[in-house]
Amino acid sequence: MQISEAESVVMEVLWRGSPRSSEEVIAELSRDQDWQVSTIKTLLGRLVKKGAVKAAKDGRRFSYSPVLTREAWARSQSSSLLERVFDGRLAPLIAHFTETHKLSPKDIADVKRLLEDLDNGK
Amino acid sequence: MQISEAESVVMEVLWRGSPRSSEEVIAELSRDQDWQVSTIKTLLGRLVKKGAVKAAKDGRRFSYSPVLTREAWARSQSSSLLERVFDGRLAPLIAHFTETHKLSPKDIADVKRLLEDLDNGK
DNA sequence: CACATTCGTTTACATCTGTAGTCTTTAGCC
DNA sequence: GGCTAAAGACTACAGATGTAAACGAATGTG
Repeated sequence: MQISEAESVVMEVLWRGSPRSSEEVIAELSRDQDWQVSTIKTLLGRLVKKGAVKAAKDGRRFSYSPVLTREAWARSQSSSLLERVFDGRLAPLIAHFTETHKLSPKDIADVKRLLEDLDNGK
Repeated sequence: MQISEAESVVMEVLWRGSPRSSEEVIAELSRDQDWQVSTIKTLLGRLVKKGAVKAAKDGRRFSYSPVLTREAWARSQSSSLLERVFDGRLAPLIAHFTETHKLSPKDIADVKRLLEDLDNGK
């Protein structure tokens, strides 16, 4: 499943809550995106055609729900970065992030705990 | 600086070592990519036009070198993932990676050490 | 010097993406 | 029952991308 940047913005709305009518999706997106109604309709249509969203007939209108889960999408996006940029090696990737982005003490503690858990039989 | 997937493959060659003649780039890429010579020429040309690569005249031929560094590129790719997928929050990103991808004991140790260093005066 | 080779430039073309207008159908309103 | 508004479908169009052939200029070669 291959969705574009703009399409993922529409997905975010559906991931936040579904099913949604196109009206609701449009209302929510019009607030922060500077998109015309037809743009959003096109995006929704493309997502349905791609199979990332399903449109269930609800009366005469449609009710849209994500088929692609946010988790699956996050996984594929992450794996893509890992493969393309870090040659599939996790440690360098994490090192890169810890070096170039600020981690709060709490972040550090959180991640440490994660690692502890992984260490002890997970 | 905005480079495409295929373009980044060409960049990898230059990042591995530069300057390189187009001949060398083509030789190296023809081995693992199933690309025609003209495809690689096009990609090189586009990279030069974009300013990601500079072409220095070397006799009558050109000698290509990266302008965009691999580090800068890795940084922008990483930040993009962080923003788009993890809403800019690092801990969830790292948690995601440690959960969905296997970390060897050595990886875990490495990352732990990284975090220790960050903890103590960095 | 004519000619083939080579390198870089131009042109090509289909698909995807961002962005949006137009058309059609249908349901609800007078 | 005819008319309008809205939803979804269809059409549009430029720029990016993947992929590559054609072309032109310079060059080494016989």
